[in-house]
Amino acid sequence: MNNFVPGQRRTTIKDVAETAGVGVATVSRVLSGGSASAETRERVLAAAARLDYRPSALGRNLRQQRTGGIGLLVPDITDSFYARLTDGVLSCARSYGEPVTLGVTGDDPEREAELIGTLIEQSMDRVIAVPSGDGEMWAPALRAGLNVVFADRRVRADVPGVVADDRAGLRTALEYLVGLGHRRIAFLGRHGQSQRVAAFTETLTSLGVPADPGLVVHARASRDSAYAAAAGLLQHRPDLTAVLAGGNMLGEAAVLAARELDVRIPRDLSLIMFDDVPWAELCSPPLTVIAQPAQDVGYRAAELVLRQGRRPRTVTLPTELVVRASCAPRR
Amino acid sequence: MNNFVPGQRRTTIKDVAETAGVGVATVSRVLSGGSASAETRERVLAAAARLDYRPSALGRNLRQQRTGGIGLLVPDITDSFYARLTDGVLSCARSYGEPVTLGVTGDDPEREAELIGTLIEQSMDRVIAVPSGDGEMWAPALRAGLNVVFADRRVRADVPGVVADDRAGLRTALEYLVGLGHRRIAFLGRHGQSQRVAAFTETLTSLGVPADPGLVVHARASRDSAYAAAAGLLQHRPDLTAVLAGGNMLGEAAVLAARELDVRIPRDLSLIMFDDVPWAELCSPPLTVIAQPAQDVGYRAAELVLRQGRRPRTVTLPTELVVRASCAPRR
DNA sequence: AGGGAAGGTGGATACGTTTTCATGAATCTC
DNA sequence: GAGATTCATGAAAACGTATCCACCTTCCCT
Repeated sequence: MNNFVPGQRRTTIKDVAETAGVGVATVSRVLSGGSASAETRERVLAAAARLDYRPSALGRNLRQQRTGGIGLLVPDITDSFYARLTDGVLSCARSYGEPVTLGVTGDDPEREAELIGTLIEQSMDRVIAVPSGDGEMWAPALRAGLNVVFADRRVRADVPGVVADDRAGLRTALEYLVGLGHRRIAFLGRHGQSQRVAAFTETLTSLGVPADPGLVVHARASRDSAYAAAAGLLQHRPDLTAVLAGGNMLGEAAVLAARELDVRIPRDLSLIMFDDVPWAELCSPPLTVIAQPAQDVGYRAAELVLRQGRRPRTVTLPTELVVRASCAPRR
Repeated sequence: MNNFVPGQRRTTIKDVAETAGVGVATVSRVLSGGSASAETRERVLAAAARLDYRPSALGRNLRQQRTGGIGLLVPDITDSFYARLTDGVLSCARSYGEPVTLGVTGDDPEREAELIGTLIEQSMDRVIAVPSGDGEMWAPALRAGLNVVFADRRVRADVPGVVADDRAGLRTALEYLVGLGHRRIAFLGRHGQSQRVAAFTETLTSLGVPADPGLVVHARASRDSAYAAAAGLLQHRPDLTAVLAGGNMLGEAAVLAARELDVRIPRDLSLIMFDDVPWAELCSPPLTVIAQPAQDVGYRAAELVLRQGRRPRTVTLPTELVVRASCAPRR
């Protein structure tokens, strides 16, 4: 059975060639900016316009053995930070006319591996990822010639990355807290933030405050998990006087848990949150935060992955401590 | 010049066929679930596993004249509502193993058209869109055989859609406000929400409150635009006593503008916001909202577009009024 | 004027897959 | 037992493009 519908068939490069009275090779050359005589170029362009011709990405991709566009892997698109990062990637990709394929890993290495597989299957050759698993997981992808750029976190030294300067932000925040007299400061982090945790303990000791491993807690990339971690921390360690939340979901969870347990911010507990979000100002009390340039991280990562040329090892973007009203001197 | 690298070449169906000692057609059949003798099937599967073969989506797509996967067009991924919607789409798509290509329209019909063009170029045949332009814009896409499902808004009757039951939520909210004695109720909406606006005025008159066109204001899909609209409304119409914000960004803007202008919520102004977001509870005061099942909208839309079978015209999901503390009786 | 360089042009090929079609073997039917 | 039917199988075609290569024209230089 042949369900051919007259108007349905896609106009191909062959149609354009016929209409213009030239060979398909010439059409291809003209359209991809190759050399051609002025007269020929004009004829081809006219024909293409008249037939409303759009080259099929399918044919091109197969021929070139690669899919254009870029793959983007984030832990959770619902998290404002990653949403903004995604927005940055999209805005850069748009200026190159490249489509972006989005995948959500949920901070689960297994899902991440699965998604990488899908990308390879699609012959995507450019990927921006907020890695969840360890570096080893990316070995097959790199061997397959995948062009990878990490964002927000780095798990391999041989892959370029764009990150916010956590370390500096963290130091500013801790100096601020210690300056207010706090000593028992907890870190509420996500899995996969081992670097941030390390920076936390190091900085703390360098400020003369002994690190207490019991004050470092981790949550998975979900609201429930974040709340459980925050509530657990507050209940088991009533002695702590300040909390550093490693993300806006964690911060939200901390505020919620504190209210639930009738812990008053900032009177009983000082709180600083990684990542500035619009509602931090609306919150009661307004939250002091370490602002991160999420959008820029995404944009720069996209630039890095799209401009194949020279590849710097790593880009570090500045963070900023925004003081609002969620911290007070230790009582 | 031939930059052939031995280990680099992708293993193709041909390699598998050779290894298994069968023809490529047989391999293809086995892998896509066609009929084959048990012994052959086993040999092929073994060979495929041993070579770590993954069929190239490129070849398949070209052959089948369609790209798998689904395109998703949202106004703004930074908006929690659309982020959750996207999450729903992704979670459904994942269970089908289909990649999702994301585009951001910024509520700009021109950009929307551009993105549709990109999708057609990629031969994407399945699209979920929160439409920004008018229905006409989709005519070429539909003619090209694109399988479209609208989400959150509908602009064509001949395209299936998944929407939240704005009308009901709106009625409940307005009944609540009118019950509190409010008469001068403003609507702070986005462009592209003409239906919601219509429902607003209709419902209002049906409740015996005369509609005032001056109390309906629109903003674009950006934080700045939202703030400008909210501030403008509050300044020009000091007589209003309640505001219905048509999205969480608008709600945020309203709270901010009110603070700026020293308008107290809920004493001077009652506020109800479309779409429940985590921070609505953290806000001061906690915001009364019309909760929308954003994630479900996305999930159902994905189901609709992936299951080609029977296609219901429209799916309407329930909304819910969540009363918190941002509304008070009119003074 | 003749030889060579340079550049425009089109035919042919390859990319990896699915699907059609023909072939041959095996089983079933009367 | 002969014809009909089913079934597994592989060769070949097609999808739309970019690129290699050979050809042809034109122009320049000696």
